[in-house]
Amino acid sequence: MDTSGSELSVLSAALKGAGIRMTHQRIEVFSELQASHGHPSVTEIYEGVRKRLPSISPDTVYRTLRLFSELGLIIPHSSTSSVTRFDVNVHEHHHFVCTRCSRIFDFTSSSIDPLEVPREAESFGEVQGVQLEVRGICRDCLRRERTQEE
Amino acid sequence: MDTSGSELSVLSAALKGAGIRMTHQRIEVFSELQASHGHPSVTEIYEGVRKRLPSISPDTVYRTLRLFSELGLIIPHSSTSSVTRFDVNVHEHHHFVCTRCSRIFDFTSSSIDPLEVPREAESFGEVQGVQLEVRGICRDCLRRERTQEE
DNA sequence: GCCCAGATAATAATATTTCTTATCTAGGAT
DNA sequence: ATCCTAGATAAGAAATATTATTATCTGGGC
Repeated sequence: MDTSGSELSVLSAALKGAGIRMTHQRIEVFSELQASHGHPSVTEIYEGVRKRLPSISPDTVYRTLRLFSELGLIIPHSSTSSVTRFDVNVHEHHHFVCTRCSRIFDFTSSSIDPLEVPREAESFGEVQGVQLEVRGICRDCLRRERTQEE
Repeated sequence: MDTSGSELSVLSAALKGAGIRMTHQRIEVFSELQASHGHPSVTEIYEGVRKRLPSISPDTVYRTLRLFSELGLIIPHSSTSSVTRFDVNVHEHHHFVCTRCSRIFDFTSSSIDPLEVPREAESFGEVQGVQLEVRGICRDCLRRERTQEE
C-alpha cells in the first residue's frame, strides 16, 4: 500500500492550519520521518534527506524538526536541550518535562505510587526503575508566550 | 543539621563495595551533587566543583558522573547519548530506555492504557501527554556484559 | 615509606547545535 | 502569468558538549 499521499496531507493540513509555507525541505524531512523506524536522530534524518536533497543544511533539519515538534507531528524524546542532566533523587518520583524550556519538575503521586512495571516492559531486558513522564508547557513558558502574543 | 558526614558514608560504601578508589575528585563531585537542587547538568557540577578544585578537568566530571550512574547513586535523565531523538509515533505508547546503549523500545500495555494524568502533575502547567518510562538494561547489553565477564 | 594499577589533567579532536548573513522561493496580490 | 515580499534556506563560522590520547600523579594495599 502506498500511503505517502495521505500522509502528506497530514503535513499539508498542519502547515496550512498554522499559516506556514510548504517547502521542498519540509516535505522531504517529513517523508524521511515517515519512512524511519524507531527513534531517529537529527543526523539520521539529515543523512537520509541528503540523498534526495544534497544541498540541504543541518540547520534546516534542526529548524524543521523543531517546527514539527511544535505542531505535534513528532515528539522530541525528553530533553531536546542537548545537555545531560542527572537525578540526584533516586527515590521513586515522576517527571513533568517542559517541552519549551526543557526544565524538569519532580513530583510524587499518592494515587499512583508505587507504580508497577507492566509485564510488556519486562521482555526488553532487566528493569531498573519506572517513572511517569508527563510532557507539557510549564507555567513560566505559558506566561511568557501569552505576553509575547500581545 | 549537617548531614554531609552521613551522606559521604553512602559514597564510601558504594565505592568500597565495588573496589573503586575514593579520590578527592569523586568526593567533591559527590558533595556538589548533594548540594545541588533540581536536575544538575554536567557543566553545573563542573563549575561548582571547580571553585574548590580549580584544576579538575571536565573529563573527570564526565567519567565520575558516569561511574556514579553505574553505581546507582544518580540517575541520568533519559538518553545520556547527547543526541536528540524523535518519536514519529505520536499515539499513546511507553518507553523502555536502555541505560547502557540508550536505545529506546516502544510498547503499549493493555493493563495500564489509557494512562491518566495524576492531579499533582497538572499544577506545573499545561499537560500535553503522559507516558511510562521504564529504565533498564536491554537484552543485547546484558548478553554483551555477560560475555565480557568470562 | 614504596609501589603500581587505577585515576587524573591537559590538550586535542570530534560531534552536536546554534548563529549570522546573503540569497532564494512559496504563494498571495496584481 | 508575472511580480513582490515575508518567510525560508544554504553556507560557513562559531559556540557548546563530549570523548579520546597521553603523560603524569596518587590512593591504599603491602
